[in-house]
Amino acid sequence: MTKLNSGRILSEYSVNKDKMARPKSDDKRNAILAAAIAVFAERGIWQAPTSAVSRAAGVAEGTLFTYFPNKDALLNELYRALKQEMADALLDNFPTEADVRSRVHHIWQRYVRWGMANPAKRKVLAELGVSDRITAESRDVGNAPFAEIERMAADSAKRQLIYPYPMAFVAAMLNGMAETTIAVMAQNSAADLDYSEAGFEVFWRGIAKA
Amino acid sequence: MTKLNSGRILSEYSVNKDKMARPKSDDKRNAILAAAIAVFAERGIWQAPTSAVSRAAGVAEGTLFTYFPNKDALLNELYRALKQEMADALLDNFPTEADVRSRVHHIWQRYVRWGMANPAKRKVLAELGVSDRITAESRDVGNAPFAEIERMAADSAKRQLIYPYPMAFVAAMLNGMAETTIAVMAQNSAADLDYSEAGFEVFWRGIAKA
Amino acid sequence: MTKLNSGRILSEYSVNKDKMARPKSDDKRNAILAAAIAVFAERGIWQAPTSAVSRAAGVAEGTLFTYFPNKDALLNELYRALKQEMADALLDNFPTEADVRSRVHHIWQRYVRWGMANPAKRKVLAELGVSDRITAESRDVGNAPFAEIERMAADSAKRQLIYPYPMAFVAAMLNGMAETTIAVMAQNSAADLDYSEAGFEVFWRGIAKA
Amino acid sequence: MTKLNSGRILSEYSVNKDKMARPKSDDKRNAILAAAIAVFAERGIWQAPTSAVSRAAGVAEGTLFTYFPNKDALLNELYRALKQEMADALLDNFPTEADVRSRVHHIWQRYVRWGMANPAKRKVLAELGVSDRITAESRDVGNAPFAEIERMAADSAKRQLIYPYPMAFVAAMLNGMAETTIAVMAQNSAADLDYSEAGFEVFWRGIAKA
DNA sequence: GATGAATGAGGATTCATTCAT
DNA sequence: AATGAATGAATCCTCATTCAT
Repeated sequence: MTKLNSGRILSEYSVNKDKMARPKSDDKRNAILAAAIAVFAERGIWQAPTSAVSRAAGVAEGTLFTYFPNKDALLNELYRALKQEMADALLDNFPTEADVRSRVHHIWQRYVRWGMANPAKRKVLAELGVSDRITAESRDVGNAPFAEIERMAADSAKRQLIYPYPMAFVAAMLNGMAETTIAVMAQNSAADLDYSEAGFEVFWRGIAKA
Repeated sequence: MTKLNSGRILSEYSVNKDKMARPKSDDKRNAILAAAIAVFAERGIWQAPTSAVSRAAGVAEGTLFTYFPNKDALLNELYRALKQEMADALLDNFPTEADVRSRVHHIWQRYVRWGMANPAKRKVLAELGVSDRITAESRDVGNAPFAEIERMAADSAKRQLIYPYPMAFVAAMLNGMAETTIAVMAQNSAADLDYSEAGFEVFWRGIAKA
Repeated sequence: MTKLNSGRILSEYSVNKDKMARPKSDDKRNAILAAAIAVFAERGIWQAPTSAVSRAAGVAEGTLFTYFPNKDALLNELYRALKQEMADALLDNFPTEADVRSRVHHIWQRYVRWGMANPAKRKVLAELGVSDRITAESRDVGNAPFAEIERMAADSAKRQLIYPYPMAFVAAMLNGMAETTIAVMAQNSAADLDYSEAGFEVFWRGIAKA
Repeated sequence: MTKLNSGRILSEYSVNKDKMARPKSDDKRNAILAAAIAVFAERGIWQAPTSAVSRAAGVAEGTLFTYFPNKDALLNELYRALKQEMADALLDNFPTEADVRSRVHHIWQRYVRWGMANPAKRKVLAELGVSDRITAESRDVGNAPFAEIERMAADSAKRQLIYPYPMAFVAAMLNGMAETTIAVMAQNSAADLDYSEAGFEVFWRGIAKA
C-alpha cells in the first residue's frame, strides 16, 4: 500500500512482460527511487549527481536513464511517488463514517506521523516542492490524492461546520500547519508537549465553527 | 529602511578611504545581491551559474568573488539580507502601544504584504530555507530579528491572552500560516476573498483565548 | 620492454571483460601519458593545461579524468612510469656475470644513452623530480627499480673495490653525474669529445680504488 | 656582499633619485625578492600566485608590478639574484694565492655550505633551473659569476694538473656533484659521515691527475 | 536490458595584470 | 609611487547523457 510505485498505472513497460527478454524491472525502478531519496536528502537535489543515485541503487550509471529519460524526469517521478506514498499513509484506515472532526484529526495525525517517521522523504519533498523542475502536471498529479481532504472540507463548509473558506485554502492551511508542526517537533526532540495534538487544536479552532 | 544592507555598518567599508585605491562599494555589493535574487528566482539557486549573477549585476565574473568568497557565502549573505529586509518590513511602523491583537495583526499583515510584493525574494528565500548550504549560524542570524514576535508571544501567553504554547511554536505557526496564505494568494490572483484577513482570523482563533 | 606501462599488470583491466561495457583501455591510458610527456616537455608542467594533454592524446577532456582522478595523479603516474621505463632501459641486457666496472659502465652508458634519446622525457622527469606534487610514496616507487644499482654498490664496497661510502651516496653520485653529463652533451651537440665516456671515467676514478 | 641585489647595476631607476617624488625603493624590491623565495619554496613556483608574494612582502598586489613588469620577469630576476648571491658566497674570502686543490676545495666547501644553509633558496633555484621561463640571457648572466671557476679549470688543465676536459664540463661536474652532495646531506640529517668532504674527494679524484 | 567508458558543455574559482583613486 | 578593486581569460574538474560492448 505504501510502496513507492503503488500508484503507478501498469504502463507500456509492464505490458507484454512475457514477450520481452529482460523487461524493465519495477524492483530496479524502485531501487533507484529509494536511492534517490536517500542521496538527495543527504546532499540536496542539485548537489547530488545521478551517478551517486545509481551507485546507491546498485545499478550502473546508464541504467538510471533507461528508467528515467533524464534527471528532471526522475525528480518529477520522485515527487509524484512521494506524494502518493504520503496520501496512502493519510488515507490508510480512514474512518469514512466518523464525524468530521475525527476524520480531519485522522488526516492530521497521519500526516504528522508520516513526516516524523520519514525525515529524508520529507526533506526531499520540501526541496522538490520549491523546485521549478517540477511541472505543473506533476503538481496536479501529486495533489490529486488529496482530493478527499478537499472534498471533506467542501462538504463540511456546506454543512456550516467550518468557516466557509475555499476548500483549497483550508487544505493548504492543514498542509502548512502540519508541516510547521512537524518542523517544530523535529527540532524539539524532547517532547515537552504533544505538539501534534497542539497543532491540530490550533488548526481546528481556527477552521471550525463553535 | 528596507534596503538590502540596512543592517550593515557602513563604516566597515568607509574607513581609511583616502588610503584605499578603490574601496569596495556597497553599491556593487548590493547590485550583486539584487542580481542574485532576480537570477536565482528565475532559474533556481543551483541552476543559476554565478556568471549569470555577475552579468546581471553588471560586473565581471571575478568581481563577484571579491565581494563573496564563494557561492555558498553569497547564498548565506543573501539569506541573511532577505531575512533582515523582511524583518524590517514587519517592524516598520510597529504599533508598540497597541493591544496584542493589533500588534500581531500588524506583523501578519506586513508579512503577507511583503511576500506578495516581493515574489522573487520570497521564492529565493523559500529555496534558501530548505537548502543545506545555509549554515546554522546564518539561520540564527536570520531569525534574530524575529525575536520581537516571540517576545510578544511569550508576554501574551503569560497574560493568558493566548494559549500557553511554547513561544517558538506560536512564532513558527504564524510564519507557516502566513507563508501558506501568501502561497494561496499567489495562486489565486483573482481576489475572490481577502485571504490575508482570512488567514489572520484562522491564526488568531487558533491561538487566542476567547 | 620499455613501454610506458611495462610494469602494470594487465589483468587488472582485463578481468571480467565480457561483463564490462567498454573496459578502460591501456592504449588510451598510454596515449594520455605519452601526450602528457610531449605537452609537458614543450610547455612545462604547470603551464600545460590538462585540456592540451587530452587533445594531444586524441581523447575528450573528461576522458583524462577517467584514467587519472586529477592532474596530480597524472603527474605521479607519469613520474613512476618514466622512472620505470628508465630502469628498464638501464637493466636491459644487463651483464650480470661481468666484473663490477663493466656492470657499472653498462648502467652508466644506458643512462646517458636513454637521456640523450629521450630529451622530452628527461625534461619532464627533471621537472617532476623537483616538484612537490610528487608524493613520497611515488618517489619510493620510482626509486625501487634502481635498487640493483645500490645493491651493486654495497656489494662492491664490501669487497673493497670501491671506497666505503654509503651506497645511497654512491647511487646518488652516479645519478647526479650522469645527469650532468647528459646536460653537457645536450648543450654541446657537436661531439668534440665522447662525454659519456669522459663522465664515466670521472665517476669511476672518484669511486673506485686503484 | 651577499645582499640580494648586490650585483645590480645602478639602473635607470636609481638615477636622479632626488628628482623623484617617491623613487622605487631597493628595500621594496628586495622585500619582494625575499618574499618570492619564501613563497615559491613553500608552494612551488607555479602554484604560488603573485598575490601571495606581494602579501608576504608586505606590499600591495599592484606594487609588485611596478618593480617587475610581469611574473616571468620576477622569476628571471630572482634567478639572477640567487645565482649572484651564491657566487658571492663561493668567492667570499677566496684564497687567490693558494694552490689549485685548495682553491677548488674552497669553492666546493662554500657551495655545499651555502646550499645547506639556504634550503629555500636552493629549492627555488632548482625549480627555476629547469623552468623554461628562464631566458637564455638570464642563464648566461647567472653563470657569469662562475667564470672564475672555469678559468681556474682551464688554467689547471693547461698546467696538466687535471685531466684535459673542456672547462664547461669540469664546472658542470663540480656543480652537479656538489648539488648531489647537498641533496644527500639534506636527506641524511644524522651526519654519520662528512659528506661534504667525501663528495669533494670523489670529485677531485675524478678530475685531478695523480 | 545492463554496463560503464566516453563525451564535452558548463561551472566555480583563480590569478596575472590593469587602472582608478 | 602605492594601493587594491576590477577584470575576464584560463583552468581543473563535474556530470548529465550517449553509446559501444
